[in-house]
Amino acid sequence: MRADARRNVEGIRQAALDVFRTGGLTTPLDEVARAAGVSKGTIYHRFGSRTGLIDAVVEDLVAARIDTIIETVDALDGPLPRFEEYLRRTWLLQFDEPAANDVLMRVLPDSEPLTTLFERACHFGRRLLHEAQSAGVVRDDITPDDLVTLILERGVIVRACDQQTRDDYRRRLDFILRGLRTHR
Amino acid sequence: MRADARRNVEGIRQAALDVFRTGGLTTPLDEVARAAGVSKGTIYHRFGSRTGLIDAVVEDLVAARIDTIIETVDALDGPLPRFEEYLRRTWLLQFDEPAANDVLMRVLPDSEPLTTLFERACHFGRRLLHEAQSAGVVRDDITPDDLVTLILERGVIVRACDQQTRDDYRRRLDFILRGLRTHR
DNA sequence: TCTGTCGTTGACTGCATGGTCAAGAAGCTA
DNA sequence: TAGCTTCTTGACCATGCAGTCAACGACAGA
Repeated sequence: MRADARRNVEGIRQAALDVFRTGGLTTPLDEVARAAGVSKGTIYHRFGSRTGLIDAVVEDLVAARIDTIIETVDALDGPLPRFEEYLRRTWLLQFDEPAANDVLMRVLPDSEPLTTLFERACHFGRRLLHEAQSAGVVRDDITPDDLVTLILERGVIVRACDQQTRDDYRRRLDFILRGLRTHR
Repeated sequence: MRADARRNVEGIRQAALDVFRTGGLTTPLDEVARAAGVSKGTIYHRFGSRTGLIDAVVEDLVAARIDTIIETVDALDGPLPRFEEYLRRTWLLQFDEPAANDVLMRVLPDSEPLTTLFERACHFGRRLLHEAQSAGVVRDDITPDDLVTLILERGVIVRACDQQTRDDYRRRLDFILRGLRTHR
């Protein structure tokens, strides 16, 4: 690969990280191209497709955020705090990071890196749900699918309702969490 | 107004009722035109704009559904059942009727008929919330704005997640309702 | 420096939508 | 039925996006 081409590939990756970070994975590629100082054609030439570019950056873009949640929550004690903090942090991540939200919403169901990241988050969540239900602190009629739905729904909301403040958003999360607990 | 024009206006109204009923208020006007057997231009000529057409049919399309909820719920006893049944029925209406959902989501904030319908539903909801909070059966930290948000959010979800079954959707509504109650 | 291969460009197609308007069609009245 | 007025048409413009490709440009080895 020629020197200028290598330079461009790296530039595009960086630009994609920047642009996707703030705008999510569905940002038009023209914006990435502009940010990288190349033409859209170059991106397609180098990465094959929109999905190709996303596959090339999504790990760097999102993995750390998900891993941080898993590690932080896994350090907590008590099945209820663990379960609730997992959900709370995931939901806040969705609010804060459009790209992470896109991963959790399975915006590209056919992308393997996206699926891997999504599964990592979900798998951990399922474990916590099971833990919490076994301990009797979370309703028994909540299924693993319900958990995925709760996250997916939050993603849809975050995308569509961008006017609500983070504080209000956060406050309302507690209403949902309350509804998942068992009460006597 | 010429006879054929009058015929067309009525045909367009009927077609709009049909098409909007199943597809919501954001259905492309070409579809309404096709259903009415006229061209798109005729609709614009007769109703001025997309909004003009919607204003002309939305009352017939949605008012009855909202009124039914209000009447049915108002016949119930007990602040908690009243409040919860209001929300449950509103949420189910959003699932069942895309057009009603568009009204409740304020898809056209500048349309006066839409605003009127929306306000009718919300006003009643606020009353029930107040009732329920005064009776101590619903959390005090829920604001009227939260109520609107709960409905708006459900609307966003219904629009985006069209694959979930009605039964699952309904079952999950109860999780939310549980979270709004006071427990002990 | 020359030259051929690799790389980049940006105009182009395609698609879906909202909305407009000149020209032709149709109803109505005398 | 003639002719005027009203109506309708559908091609057209504009926007925003994905993705393509022929032609031009630049690197690097000889």
